[in-house]
Amino acid sequence: MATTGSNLKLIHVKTACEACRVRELCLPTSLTEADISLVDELVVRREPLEKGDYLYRTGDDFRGLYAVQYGAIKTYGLTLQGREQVTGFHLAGEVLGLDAIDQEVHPCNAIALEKTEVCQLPFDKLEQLTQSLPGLSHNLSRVMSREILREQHVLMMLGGTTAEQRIVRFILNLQKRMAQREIMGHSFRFCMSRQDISNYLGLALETVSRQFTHLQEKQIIDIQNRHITILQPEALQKLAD
Amino acid sequence: MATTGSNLKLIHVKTACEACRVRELCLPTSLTEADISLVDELVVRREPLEKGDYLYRTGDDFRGLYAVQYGAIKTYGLTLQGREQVTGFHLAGEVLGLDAIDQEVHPCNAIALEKTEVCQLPFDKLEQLTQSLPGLSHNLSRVMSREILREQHVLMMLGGTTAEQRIVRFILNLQKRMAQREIMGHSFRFCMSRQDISNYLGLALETVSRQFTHLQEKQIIDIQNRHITILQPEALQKLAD
DNA sequence: CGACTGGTTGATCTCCATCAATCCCTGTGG
DNA sequence: CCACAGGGATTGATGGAGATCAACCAGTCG
Repeated sequence: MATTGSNLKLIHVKTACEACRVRELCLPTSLTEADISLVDELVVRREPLEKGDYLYRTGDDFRGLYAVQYGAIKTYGLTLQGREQVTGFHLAGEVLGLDAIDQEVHPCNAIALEKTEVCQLPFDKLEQLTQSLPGLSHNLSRVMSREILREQHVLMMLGGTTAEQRIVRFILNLQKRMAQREIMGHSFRFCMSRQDISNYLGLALETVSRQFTHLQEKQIIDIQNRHITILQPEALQKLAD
Repeated sequence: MATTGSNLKLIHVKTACEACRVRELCLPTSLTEADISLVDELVVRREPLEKGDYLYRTGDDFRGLYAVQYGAIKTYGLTLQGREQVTGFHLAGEVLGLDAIDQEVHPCNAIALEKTEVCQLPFDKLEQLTQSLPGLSHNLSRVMSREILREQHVLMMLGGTTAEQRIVRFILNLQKRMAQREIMGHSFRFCMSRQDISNYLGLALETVSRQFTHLQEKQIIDIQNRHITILQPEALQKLAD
């Protein structure tokens, strides 16, 4: 078990919102300490999910939103004929389950790509709390708005027709999101398989692999298994469109 | 239930929410009459947009949400190099502008595809009102959730690799949305050009045209200009995946 | 150690983008 | 009313990007 990163001083006590590393990306952004503790009270924390564990499945009753503390979750739906379609990758600080509010049923599957811990936010209680905390209400709207925007960016990413563009944009997108979390800028680890990437981007998995090696040959990136280092950020940016 | 024949008289005075034909798809779903009139008070109604008029442009300040009363709006963004990417088509009863809540700036352009009338819902006032109307607050969440779900379906639509699948899913998607509005089931009019469709689906416009004629030759649909009739719904459904 | 999953590389074929010509609606003005 | 212009849509011919099939390699785990 590659215990590579030595900077993870694991916190074994249950993390309160107040002490959460990704708080600023999550729901309780810019609330007072008192208000945060109100949110904190309704949060349900569970045992970490192991790789391959499902957070929820298509058709499950909607119990609440989930905020990723650390780890990564993949969401995917099934087409009528049973083909899998990956709809998103959710990293630390991102909220998922927003797509279930309307119908009160989860429309997709959510599975952990690695060891992952999430906070469950029971939605009915959350809504009650928004009645007394306008700031929270606004934050909820913002989180949902951000999710809508995120999906639009995915559309933009898929729009550019060539495989290279898609791959490059995907790398850049992921890099940006990783950078918001860890300090390290141009080197990170993929939490998803080539399979998942290819499915997400609408490409064959071989194409994904080839594009990676292509970029590697051009000395723009360096890839070892799932670890990527961006050697020439500007060059990569230029390829994006 | 469905609107009865006696309700069909056109209302030429500015339409109040209460009398709006697409109310059930919009924000004031399942509110009491009294509550609806509160929402109604904050709605700003304007002159109709003509085809080609912009509702807002990228970078415009976020003033509020917009609900389409009738007509159709196309939203699109620009990539870094200036390529247009269509991100959505918004029909009567659909709310747009949700993507601007977080940053308080519109991230895309919204242009009318035909004569279109919208209600403007100033967001700050709307948020104030949600504090006293929990039902409205919930509806807002639901509308946003629905939008997230809608975009996921687009991803699913684009996922299937072949051009035929994309076209077919697009037709079915549009048909479903039209059916929610008008009674007529399998015959409707496209509000967008082939250009727009191709851009949206990530295909060449010639491919779109060819696929349409293909389906026409197979007697599955009938297309005259922008008017389409689905002759064999089951066959079409089967092609979707 | 073999079995297995995930990833890379190679060869071939097909679908679709691209370029180009033509057609057809729509509206405008003589 | 017709002619004409111009954008939108169709159709045809061609080349190439990427899907597919298949073999091979590298970690990982029981």
